Amino acid sequence: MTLAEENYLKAIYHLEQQFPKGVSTNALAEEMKTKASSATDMVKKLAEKDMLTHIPYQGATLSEAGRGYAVKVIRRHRLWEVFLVEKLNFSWDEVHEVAEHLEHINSDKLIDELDAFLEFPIYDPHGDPIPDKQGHFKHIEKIVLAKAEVGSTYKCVGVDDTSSKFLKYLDSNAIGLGTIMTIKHKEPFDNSIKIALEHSEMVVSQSVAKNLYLKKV
Amino acid sequence: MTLAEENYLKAIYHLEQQFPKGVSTNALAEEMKTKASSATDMVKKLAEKDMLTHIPYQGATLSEAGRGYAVKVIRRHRLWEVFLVEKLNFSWDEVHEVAEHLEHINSDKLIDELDAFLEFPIYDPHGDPIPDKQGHFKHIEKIVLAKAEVGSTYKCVGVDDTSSKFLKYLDSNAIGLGTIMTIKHKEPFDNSIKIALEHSEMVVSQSVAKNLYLKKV
DNA sequence: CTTATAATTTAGACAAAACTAAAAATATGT
DNA sequence: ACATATTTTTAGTTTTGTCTAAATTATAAG
Repeated sequence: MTLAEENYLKAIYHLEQQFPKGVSTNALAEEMKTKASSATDMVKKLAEKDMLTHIPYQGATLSEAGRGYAVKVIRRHRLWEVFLVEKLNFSWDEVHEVAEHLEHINSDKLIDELDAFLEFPIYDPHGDPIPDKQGHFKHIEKIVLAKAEVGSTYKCVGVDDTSSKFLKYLDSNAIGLGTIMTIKHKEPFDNSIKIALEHSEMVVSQSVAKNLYLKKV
Repeated sequence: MTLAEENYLKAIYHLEQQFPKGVSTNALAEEMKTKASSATDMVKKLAEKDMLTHIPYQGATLSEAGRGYAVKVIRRHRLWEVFLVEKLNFSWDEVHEVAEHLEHINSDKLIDELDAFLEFPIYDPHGDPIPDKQGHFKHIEKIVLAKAEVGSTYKCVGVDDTSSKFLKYLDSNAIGLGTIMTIKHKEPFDNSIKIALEHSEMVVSQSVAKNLYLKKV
């Protein structure tokens, strides 16, 4: 698998969550920030390598091999993110770009030893699960802040939007993975939510509330 | 700088030690395990980018910029080697291949933080000096075992040949960086040398003696 | 059911980095 | 000095992954 092939597999894997019936050429091209014709070419190549099945004008679906490979790349990516944040003082909005490169280094020993060195982490710095060596994810049942119930207390376990802007907003408001919060009030007018943190209270907008994952504690 | 360009710069940098007047196309092609015509093409490209000066049929010499870039790549390579050996339990014959990939990830923050995490190492696992952020090497005065004097005691500080075969030979004889040895006898017949380690004595051949660097203690 | 529009694929080109084969320049031996 | 051998360069292809423009297929609206 070349670098480009790995990136396409990863993109298709992510898009499959959203489009389980098959990933369209356009969606893939948009995700990869390229043109539809390029996506077509690569899909054809990956189909020849039995990484996916492709019905022209319909969409692409990963094969077992393709999905396995994508998960492997995701495992590498997320382990490196943990390393960058825990050992090299990266903040959660800085890790992505570097991890995009590190994830393509293909050495089983490297990744297995890194995994052990980090003491087999189960979640990455954004709260996303890290698949184990066999490709199995530890599932976490999480809800979105927008659907949390008033009066209950939750722990922050992840984010949906991983843009630098959003992560910096959370940082500046002392919200991170593991932060404990209680839902004080939901404002029906604009769907904003008032939450209580350890030492402060704040109101978050609906767009924030839709991108923060919580787990009841 | 692309991956291929970085590898060529590094190769030219190494060859310049051996051929200070200019690196020939053939030598470069051999080092890169490619053909002379490919070397010519790349040298032309690097000359256009002002990474080196090239006089056709004469040879190539790195510019300041080119040498600086090569040193940067070497710094990255050697820091990653330290990381792999010290943190991920790689042995010194396993590190090279993976470090060849890691060295091309271009992030100043990544390398500076890695440097700090490793506590600013000055030598890599093979005893080669690691340039600092400014590209300066800490020079070590070392001699080759073949020229050590009978009766003196030395510390092993590096190797010349970094082939897996040689490193495994050293490993299996309990010789590593930092190993203390005393020269017992030099055999004029075949230039073999008898040395005393902490708990044993052994005889090494001339070809081994020419590839082990020592420092008087 | 036909037509307009949107999505997808094909065809043809390009740049990077490699190759082969051949030409040109330099070096060497007598 | 001259013929030969070696080194280096040039010319023309190949592969990977991209692009634009054009053609094809699917979808939706009337």
